[in-house]
Amino acid sequence: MNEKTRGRPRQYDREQVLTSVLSLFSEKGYSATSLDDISEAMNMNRPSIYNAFGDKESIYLHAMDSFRKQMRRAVGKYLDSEYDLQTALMNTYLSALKIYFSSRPAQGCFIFCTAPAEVINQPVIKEKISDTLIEVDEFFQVLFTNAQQQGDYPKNMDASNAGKLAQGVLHTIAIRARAGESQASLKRFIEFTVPVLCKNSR
Amino acid sequence: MNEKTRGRPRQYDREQVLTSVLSLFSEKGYSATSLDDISEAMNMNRPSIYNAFGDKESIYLHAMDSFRKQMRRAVGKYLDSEYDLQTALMNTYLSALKIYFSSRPAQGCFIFCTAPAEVINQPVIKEKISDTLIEVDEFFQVLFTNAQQQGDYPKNMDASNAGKLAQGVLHTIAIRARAGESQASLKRFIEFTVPVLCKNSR
DNA sequence: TTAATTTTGTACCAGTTCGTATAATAGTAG
DNA sequence: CTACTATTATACGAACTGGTACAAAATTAA
Repeated sequence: MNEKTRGRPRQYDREQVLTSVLSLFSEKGYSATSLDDISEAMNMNRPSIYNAFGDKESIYLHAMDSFRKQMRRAVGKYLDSEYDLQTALMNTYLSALKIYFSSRPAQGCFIFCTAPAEVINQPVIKEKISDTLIEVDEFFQVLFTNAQQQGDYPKNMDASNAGKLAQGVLHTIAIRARAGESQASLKRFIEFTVPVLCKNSR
Repeated sequence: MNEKTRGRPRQYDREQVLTSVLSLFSEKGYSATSLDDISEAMNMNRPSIYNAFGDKESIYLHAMDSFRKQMRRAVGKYLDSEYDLQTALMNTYLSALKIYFSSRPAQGCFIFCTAPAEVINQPVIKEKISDTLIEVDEFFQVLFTNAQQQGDYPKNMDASNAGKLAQGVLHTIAIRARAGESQASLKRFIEFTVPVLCKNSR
């Protein structure tokens, strides 16, 4: 790193400004956020932003990627088959809750709470949210197939749809957090839910 | 009805223009919809709109009410205890799917797909979405308590959280529909899901 | 030093935004 | 017919929108 390149050195840190704009988009959503807002949050002027991340839609897509990375960092480890199904699910939801409530007021999931509104007229965002759904479905599906192989979840159950339902829990706590439901209430909800999802197991 | 009032008679039908603007907001979301769009969709000029429904936020709130009415009309009957739990859940989800896929491309749930984005900076919308969550939670909770009274769902299960999970299924199919998942795939998903929700029943 | 290169800063543009002031219209009441 | 009232129609304005042209600044290469 730190290779000397020609030209005036950039003053911004890419990861850092992406974090800033992610939190801005997460608060206001895509359409209600202006380039002036973005410029202020990033502490960069418009041409620099455009040069670094492209137009507004492209900035938003970068923010989506950034959020997905953050989620992967938080829950990726639960793919490891050393965790049993209930533990993996529970920890995944608790990690998500932590992120959904990480600012005040709670903003829920950046992607599932702000991107769907834009989907109809922004094909690229639609594609990216669809891609996210697939990745998360696969994440949960792996949890269930792992459990099946270890005799911890019945083999006659459809792991794919079980995974989809597990992601559905994520969607509802994301929306509920953003709408003002308390973290404690949502924690009780997932404590009820995890055994239901694992039903038949054990 | 049809009482003669003084003044120039209005040319619009309130229910009808609300349906138009609901479908417009459902497509574009709140922030991306302009008053010009609204004016064109309603076939009303700006001052008439303002006089009839108030400012943009107020129009959106009226659209939310209109959508809630539509949903109530579609699924209210399943509160009737003549339906057993599985049937009531299944029919409710199928009715929702029908509405979520009623335009092309599918737009999912107007409220859960477009309102969450606005929640942080629009307290009134936040309140209304929270109110909607509560109403729908109560709807599903009634389904489970009815089933408990008829010995169709174990009394030691928490009907309130069961209801929340049942609404969660609605949230995920709403998002998935809007993101492009097929109606057939979502139908298979709910066919998998309903028995899981009713688990222990029978 | 000088040239080349990259980023930053300023300023601007044409188009759109939401809302409203004002006038015209179409009906009822007396 | 005249006054009154409610709705419709036109037109405007100040603020904001996303994007960009252009010049200044800060570094490396020769």
